[in-house]
Amino acid sequence: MTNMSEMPTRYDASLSESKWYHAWENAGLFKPDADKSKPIFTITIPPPNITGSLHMGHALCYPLQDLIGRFERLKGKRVLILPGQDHAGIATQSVVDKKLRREGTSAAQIGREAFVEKVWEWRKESGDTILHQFRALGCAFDWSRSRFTFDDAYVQAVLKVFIDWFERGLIYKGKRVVNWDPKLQTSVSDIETERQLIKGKLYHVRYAFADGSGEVIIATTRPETMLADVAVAVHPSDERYRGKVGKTLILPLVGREIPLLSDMYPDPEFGTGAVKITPAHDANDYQVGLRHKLDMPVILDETARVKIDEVIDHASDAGKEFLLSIRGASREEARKIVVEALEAQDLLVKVEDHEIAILLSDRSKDVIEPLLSEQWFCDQPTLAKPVIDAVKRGEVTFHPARYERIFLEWMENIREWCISRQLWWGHRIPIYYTEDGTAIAALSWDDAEAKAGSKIVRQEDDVLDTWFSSGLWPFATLGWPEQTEDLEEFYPTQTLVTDRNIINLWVARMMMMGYDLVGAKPFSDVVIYATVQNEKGQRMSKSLGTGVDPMEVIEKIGADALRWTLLSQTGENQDLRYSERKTEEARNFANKIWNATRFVLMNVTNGKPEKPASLEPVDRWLLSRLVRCEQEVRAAYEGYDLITACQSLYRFFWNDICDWYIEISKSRLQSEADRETPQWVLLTAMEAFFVMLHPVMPHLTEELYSFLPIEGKAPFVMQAAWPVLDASLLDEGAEAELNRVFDVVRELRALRASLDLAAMKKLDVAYFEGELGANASVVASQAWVLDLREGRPTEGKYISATASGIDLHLPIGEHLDLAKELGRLDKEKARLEGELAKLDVRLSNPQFTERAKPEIVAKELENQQSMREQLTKVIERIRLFS
RNA sequence: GGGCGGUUAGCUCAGUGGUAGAGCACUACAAUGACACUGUAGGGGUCACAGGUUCAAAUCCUGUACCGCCCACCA
Repeated sequence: MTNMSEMPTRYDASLSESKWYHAWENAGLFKPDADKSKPIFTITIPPPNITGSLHMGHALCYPLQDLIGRFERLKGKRVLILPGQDHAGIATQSVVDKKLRREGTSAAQIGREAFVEKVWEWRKESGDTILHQFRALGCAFDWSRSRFTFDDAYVQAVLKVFIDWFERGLIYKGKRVVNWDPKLQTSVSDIETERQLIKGKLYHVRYAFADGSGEVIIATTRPETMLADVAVAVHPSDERYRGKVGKTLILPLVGREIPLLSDMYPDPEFGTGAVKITPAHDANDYQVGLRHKLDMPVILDETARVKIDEVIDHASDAGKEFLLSIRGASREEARKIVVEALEAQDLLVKVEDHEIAILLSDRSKDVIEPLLSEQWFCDQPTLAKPVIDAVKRGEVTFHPARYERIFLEWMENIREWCISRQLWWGHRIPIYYTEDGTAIAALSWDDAEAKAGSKIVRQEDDVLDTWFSSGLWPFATLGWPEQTEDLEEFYPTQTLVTDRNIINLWVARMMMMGYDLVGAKPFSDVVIYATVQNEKGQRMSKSLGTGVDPMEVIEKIGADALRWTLLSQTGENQDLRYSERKTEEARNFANKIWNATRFVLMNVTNGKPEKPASLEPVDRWLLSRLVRCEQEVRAAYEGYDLITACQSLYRFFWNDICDWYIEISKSRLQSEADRETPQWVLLTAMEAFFVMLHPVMPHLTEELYSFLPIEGKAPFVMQAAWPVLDASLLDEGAEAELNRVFDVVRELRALRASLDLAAMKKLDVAYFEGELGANASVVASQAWVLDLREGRPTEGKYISATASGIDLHLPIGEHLDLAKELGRLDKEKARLEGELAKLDVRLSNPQFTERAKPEIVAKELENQQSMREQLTKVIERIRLFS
């Protein structure tokens, strides 16, 4: 039992949040309930990168999962939310490399083994920060099951998948033009790049025929790659080149002899219709090269500088000289040199401005270089088929639903996946080579020798794309490939919550891997949450200076208020805006709840009374509102529509409980004879409210629930049962009755205000005409009238108004502002006349009376009737004052 | 080029066919036994635009404009 003097008038989140987090953890509430008869609910959280630091997106994503988990727990499920982290190959490697460079060394200098050790060291130092920040957000995750994609068991799972898929032919090695990141010096997949349109140039270059019979002009945006040209192609239908196909051209600057080919690839409409073919540096050209079995020399090395060893043999003497002079030049320098050389030889016909699309690497932001290289690939089209079928069968549902079609379209057009990365930090590809170059997939060097039956000479140097290992997350974290108890119990999981940017990168991979490897869906629901932007609609980002650190917000207003700020804006929207203003609404709401509870506790000193035998209309009204609130909130949580859930909670608490019920109860609570009923009603409503709000504001509700003087309540609100309310509490009669009363109260208050009477200043007498029954006292107390009499004043002047059929009269003293009163009445008259005119038109239209639903027509007739009466009254009142 | 989302009060946003809503901001008033992070009253909107469907459209359909996002191999 709490002494009221202990409750300050402001809620201080910092005093309760970590206290309750520890209390939950000590009580073992983050682990699945011991009662195995309960249904299971599982989420495996998207593992943040070990380089990650908390940002507003996290402050939405993880509390959202926590909310879902808490809701399911309240509904009686055994909830597991499994946390963990991703080793994040490229991201981590670049962070640690940068750190080494600041210290005066580098990854390249210290070598692979020492570098990997450095990364581990770094992880131990700073790797868990973000997980600790999740605690500050109130996330009830099962830390005892926390996983890392580089745990020993996880590594074994990754190896098993690779070996399995290699042996089934789903993984293979191939030579392709891949997206090469020259800065990080690794390949990246198509979806790890972003396209950017920039202003570039289109260069028209003369290629002469070897026999001196003229020339072909080609158009290119990348003249430097011409050094590795092996052909020029034209479309077979292109009349301009009729009879010339098959002839030999001399490649300018290099002097190599290259053929003029016919291929379907060139677009006759574009440029001159002739395309230079550089198979090693353009994915389209590569396809042309394959079709025509062309040589594929490489002209740029891993750092995107000119290398000439693959082209120099075919060059003329002058060409060799030129190549030697350009060797080692960067892409940009090479372009300048080539263009100048072409100009000097009068081979540059013209240069046009041209918008070109370049690819940027997501990680380094360096321009991607299409580069021919040997890489490992995964056959995604084969793996995608079962996923497509399953989604079409409805096994996995997307929220919002619109993402399903986007997902399916992508899956139906999926291409092979380049899974090898030329990095050191990652799962090293478990391929071992024998002396004759045979590739063996094996768990270890020894295992490979045993499998091969001969000596192994080397292991593949490349590591796997990070998404290859994170794709196993929903089951590798539960122990797969071992048939563990956890895997048995908690797989498939239920809800996956993620950002729309990684639907293809991650969600698709988990689906393909889950169906293929475990034979079952990884989750049944995919929830895509909104991107958090700042108040100007810009993406929140540290580098842009538009970021806000959630930890600072938590310190200032508490995790619950931050959660409310973000979660109350979460529905099917694709973006939401964070601003400090919105956190104030959340903080104020928390404070309002705190103080209303303080008030209730002040007025309940002997515990919760027995359920009263009879209830007043206002009690029945509040309980009815409670039932509606519960129905709305439950349905909204179930549909991930938190905007509606929060709105419903907010209105119920602030408007229904605080503005009306508590205000009306104040006098009843003063009376010994009457106090038990409002006490019982308030405690019933508050207890249910705390449970319903708990998923959004877990700490505040826990703190206040702990104060409730209710025998037999749960040890923690976190463990309470979702309210089960008697449907018979729904009372439309009471709702209609009280709505009428509130209308009358508001009208009487407005009438007072028109006399410049201060709110709450007691007024001696006022009059009403109409049926108020027992509610007259409610009207009197809420409109601050000492004596509300039935009838109308018999002497003196008074002003009047009407609400819900009740006429209200307020005697006036000497100082009536006549103009003001007439203004009020004129305005009311105009409003009524306007509405009536519209109604008259509608009701005199036979089409309306015949075709509209009868209840609508009846309602409008009623409106017309009452408005006419009101208008008559207003006109009379105006006459009185004129 | 294709697809998706958005456009409602000064700001941020709810609102799926029947008299336009919330929070903040604004105006006036109020130290009243929960709360000034409060209360009461009030001002403020041709619901982006143009057509169409309907007795009736912010809401359904078509088109346009602008903002944002995703996908796409035209040199």
